[in-house]
Amino acid sequence: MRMSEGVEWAMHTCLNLTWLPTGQAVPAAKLAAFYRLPAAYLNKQLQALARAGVVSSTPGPRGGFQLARTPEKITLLDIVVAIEGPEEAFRCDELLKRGPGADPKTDYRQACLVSRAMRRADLAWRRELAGQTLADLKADVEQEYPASPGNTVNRFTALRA
Amino acid sequence: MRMSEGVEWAMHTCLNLTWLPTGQAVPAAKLAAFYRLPAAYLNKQLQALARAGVVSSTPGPRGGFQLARTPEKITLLDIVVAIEGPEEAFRCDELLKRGPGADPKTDYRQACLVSRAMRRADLAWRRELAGQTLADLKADVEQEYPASPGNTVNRFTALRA
DNA sequence: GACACTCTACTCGGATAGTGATTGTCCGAGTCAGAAAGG
DNA sequence: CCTTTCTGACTCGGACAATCACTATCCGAGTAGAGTGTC
Repeated sequence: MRMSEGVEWAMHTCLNLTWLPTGQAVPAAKLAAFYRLPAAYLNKQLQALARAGVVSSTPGPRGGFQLARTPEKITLLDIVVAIEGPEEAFRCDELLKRGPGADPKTDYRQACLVSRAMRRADLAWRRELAGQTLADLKADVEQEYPASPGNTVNRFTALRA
Repeated sequence: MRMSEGVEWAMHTCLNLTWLPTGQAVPAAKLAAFYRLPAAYLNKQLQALARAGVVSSTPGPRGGFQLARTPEKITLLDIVVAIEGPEEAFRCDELLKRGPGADPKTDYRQACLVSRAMRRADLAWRRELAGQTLADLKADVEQEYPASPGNTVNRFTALRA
């Protein structure tokens, strides 16, 4: 049950975007160069974020990606779901359908208590992720590492040269 | 981030074991036949459960698997960890090590606030799973589906023929 | 009749292929910016 | 000098391989029990 590494990339990239001036698109190549990541593959993750409505993309010169909403309205769950997809971690193949006394009409995803217990855990996980916005994360970083935002912006302007 | 289907198999198999007489080993072939699963592959999952100390295995005739402890002392987290491994879902590759101003001596798994936020969610998930024991699940099933335990035992004795 | 030995059948256990998702890369469609030409 | 057109480079977007984990299977090591021969 390993999460895609794209989630980590997307998290840090979205966080970086919160510090860059709004209304200005940043191309995937520069976002990738920041962490020396393969640009084409990061682009793929950014596409997923764009499809999910987390970032907006503009093609052409001076184009790139930017946050589609204010950081207050982007939760960590939004980012994870954009990359990993909406389906829950536990996969219920309705094993009970193959057991004795199975009713083909029953939806065992709802009836099976194992499935329900796993879903409870899944919801707890999602609740925790949905409770933190990108703005919260940004504020935490600014408090704990005050130099970080400045360094980030400087590095990006340097890449702009 | 799809969980292995072995988790579902392990959950239902362990639950079935709670209803069968204690002190009596059940071979993997019978546990598999209950849900018409591939016996060799379920055996693999049971091996993982045995390595984790959730079930105990005895070879030879009249051998098989049985719960290693009472259901009260087996949490759902124990089963999930046995199959999926102990590492957390979010994979922190310490991206910040590749960013500007990175300190090679810093453990970014602890310092990175993204990593910490994801770990919080992971812990919430684990807490929920650790809060439910196999005995709880068994009791819930017996209350909601009183016929289920009897059906299970009957089916197993039928397979014994 | 009891005991010891052998032999067989049964079980787990790890080593071994097959398959699908994830990872990584590439090139084409579309678009904006800037230069150049004309008024 | 301003406007319009054209060109060109830049960007995303989806289509195309490579790699890895998961899925599935098989056969060998070990064991308990039944059967047989002996005392």
